[in-house]
Amino acid sequence: MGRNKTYKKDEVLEKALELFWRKGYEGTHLQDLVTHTGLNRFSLYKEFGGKDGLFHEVFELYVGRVTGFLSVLTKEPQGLSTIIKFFKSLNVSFFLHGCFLINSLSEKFLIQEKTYQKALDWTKKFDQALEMNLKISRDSGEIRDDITNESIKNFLIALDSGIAVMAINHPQKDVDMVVTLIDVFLQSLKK
Amino acid sequence: MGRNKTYKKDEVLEKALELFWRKGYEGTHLQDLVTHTGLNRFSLYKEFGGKDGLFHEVFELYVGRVTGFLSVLTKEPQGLSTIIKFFKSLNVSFFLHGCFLINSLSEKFLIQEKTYQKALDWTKKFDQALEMNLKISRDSGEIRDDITNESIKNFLIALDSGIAVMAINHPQKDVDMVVTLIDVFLQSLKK
DNA sequence: CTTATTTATCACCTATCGTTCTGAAATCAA
DNA sequence: TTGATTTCAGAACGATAGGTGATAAATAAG
Repeated sequence: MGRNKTYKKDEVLEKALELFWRKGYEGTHLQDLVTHTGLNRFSLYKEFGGKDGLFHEVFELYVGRVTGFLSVLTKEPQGLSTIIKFFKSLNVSFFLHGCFLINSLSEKFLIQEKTYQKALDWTKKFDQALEMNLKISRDSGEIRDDITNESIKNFLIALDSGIAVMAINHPQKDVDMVVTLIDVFLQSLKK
Repeated sequence: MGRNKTYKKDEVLEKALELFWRKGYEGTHLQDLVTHTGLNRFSLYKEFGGKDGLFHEVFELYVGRVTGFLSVLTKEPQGLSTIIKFFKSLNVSFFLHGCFLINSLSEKFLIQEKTYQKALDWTKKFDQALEMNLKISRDSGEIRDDITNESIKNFLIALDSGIAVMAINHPQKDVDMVVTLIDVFLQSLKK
């Protein structure tokens, strides 16, 4: 009963993601959201509770997706070979406007605390996924003894962030080059 | 003649840099600037022509500093050994709030065009500084033939960006680990 | 001391922010 | 058709944004 909604929630979230991702939380104004999502102000507040609530759901959508990427690392962890598989799966389109998580770091005091926590959760998961695979290769005696798993992990985290930044204004070709050299690097870690 | 200024321009720029760097252009409000720099609104407009003018001078200050970092690469370029020297010179304090250049990418339509151009200029310089050193090692036959200079360059650019991001919420120790492995990586590039 | 000049203070301007409210339009049950 | 319910469209709200103005205070030359 009652009038029908003229918007589809998932379409609204998709469009809002594009805006928040590209222009940030404060940089995305309510009028932008109203104009581009087609959602009117009344419904925005009814459906999401406000700008911060919409941002939170948008953030969850994004985190869900990048968490999906991690399945490459967690589903059948086999060590270094799995790690290179993960980096090969990276596509610039995932980082059209950089990494939404990284971008939002500077606005952590503007967004809800639980939203920021989602970013930390993902970081933790990525961390553990890398550790898991490194442990496998380490235990099998594959990795040089003079290099610690922690340092390899940090190196790979830096590379992942770096690729996200690079993807903003570099073509896929450049990212592919980086991934190729990650392979070279991982090979050099072997005994 | 006339009343003395109660502020020192370099101190104002220093404080404004901290604000813009941490909270971004739009995220830094005039009131923040007035409160933290001690500069009153009148003088801010007289001295810098407005918020965007102040931002530009602040940006120039930062770019000048990070351009200084590049001297390690350009002063006595000796190839791979110089490149590792550059990365060893990186300190988390340079990236307290990430890389100001990277942070500002998402606000390129809010700041002056010439300001954004400064960021592109630095990128170009970094690019060339890396190329120069890689060429030296390449010409001396130091580097494996199956790996191009361009791919190494992209790899190092990704690492640099990644370290900048990492430095936001990681201790120097973690960055040091990454740099140590960059050494390992560069060694693996040799014939 | 007077006067010209520069800066400081702070009230004030318009525009826009996020948010709320109002009344019309649409939908469905009775 | 009526009435209850829900959404729509957009006006209106208070707060604050960036920017400007008028006036007082400080300085230095004459």
